Amino acid sequence: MGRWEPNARGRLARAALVLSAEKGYENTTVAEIAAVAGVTERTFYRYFVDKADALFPDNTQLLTLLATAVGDARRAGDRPFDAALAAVRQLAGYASQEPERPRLMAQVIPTVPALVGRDLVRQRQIVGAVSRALVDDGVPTIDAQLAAETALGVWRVAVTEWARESAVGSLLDIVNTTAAVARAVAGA
Amino acid sequence: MGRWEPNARGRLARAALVLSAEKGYENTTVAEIAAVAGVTERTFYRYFVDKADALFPDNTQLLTLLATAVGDARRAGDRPFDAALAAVRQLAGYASQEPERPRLMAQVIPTVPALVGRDLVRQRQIVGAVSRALVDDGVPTIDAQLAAETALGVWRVAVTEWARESAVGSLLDIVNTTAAVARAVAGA
DNA sequence: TTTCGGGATGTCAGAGTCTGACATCACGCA
DNA sequence: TGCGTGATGTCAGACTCTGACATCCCGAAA
Repeated sequence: MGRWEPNARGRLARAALVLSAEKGYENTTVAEIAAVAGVTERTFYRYFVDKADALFPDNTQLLTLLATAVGDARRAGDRPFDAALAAVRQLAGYASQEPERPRLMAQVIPTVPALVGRDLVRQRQIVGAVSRALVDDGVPTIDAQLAAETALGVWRVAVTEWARESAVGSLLDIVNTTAAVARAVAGA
Repeated sequence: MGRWEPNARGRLARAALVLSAEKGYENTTVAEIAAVAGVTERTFYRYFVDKADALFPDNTQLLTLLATAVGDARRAGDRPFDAALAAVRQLAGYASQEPERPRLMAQVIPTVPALVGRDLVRQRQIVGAVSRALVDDGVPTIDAQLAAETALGVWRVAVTEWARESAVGSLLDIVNTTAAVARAVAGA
């Protein structure tokens, strides 16, 4: 720690998200974000490569978490799709640690094409990690990819539903409900 | 037409692609693109909302073309996945009209994260159009989405292969080969 | 206790992206 | 001949992002 307030990165990320939700991503300048966080615009760019980066925090830790969840589920006897859903539940738990974030994200992202693209890239990383974990466990590649892709579809639908103000229940509940629906539909 | 050379938009798009392939997207300035096209930087922004937009031409015509291809295939008795593949072949024919474009695109896009995201958005539009066309033809939603998603996967693999200099044969041939492989793998 | 290196931040300058406002020019129609 | 219109040019400016250099304080070493 230095002589400054610690966790500048966290304050910047939080300020970026709150301001973007309040007045729109494109109406929020990096200078404002930095000011709210109590640092300089230049310092912002020492923590994030660009403005959008502040909204999409580092993923690597989450990705290994998901891979572990898949491995555990497989060892417990889950079939591929169930194991992929275990990863999605892990995702829900992860998101619930800080419930405001995903809700605000779901509110901000659709309004800015560039953020939509960035989110798609991030989702592909997740699909890739889950799929790879399944393959590492002996699941055929195609099955693994389909399982991961479908599970991520469940996640997308669940988060969308959960982000609606009218939605009731925890994110985990909604994920479970959505997964059940997906299973029923796919089973037909 | 005015007193200027016609088709400023086309010249701008071409210049953007050629320059980006030559010296990299990020090393190419809008001012350069405009200069090569013989117009002003300001005029560039009258045709494209941003720099990346010049590399991703308007889609709507293509999307209806694909939907039509799906409908025709369905009327000819094709099953959903085959109909989706018909759309991909249409895509191949479309791309072959100007063979240099997709090749250069495949060379430029991976080098710039923002372009990757943009390309994913565009692919989702295609998946959506194909999927919707199938649904309109009575295919259950899940089946339609899976068919469209898988067919687009074939397209991605095929274009990647085709973009490699060592690749031989027409794009359409490669698509057919790739589709056969996908079918064999998925059939196991 | 003093000194000094280093990590985090600030300051400054500048290139590049994108936008708004207004001027200009030639073509076609009245 | 004159005028309206659409495409383009010109100009100014806000914002994003980066490189170079200065500054400051903490902690280790003398």
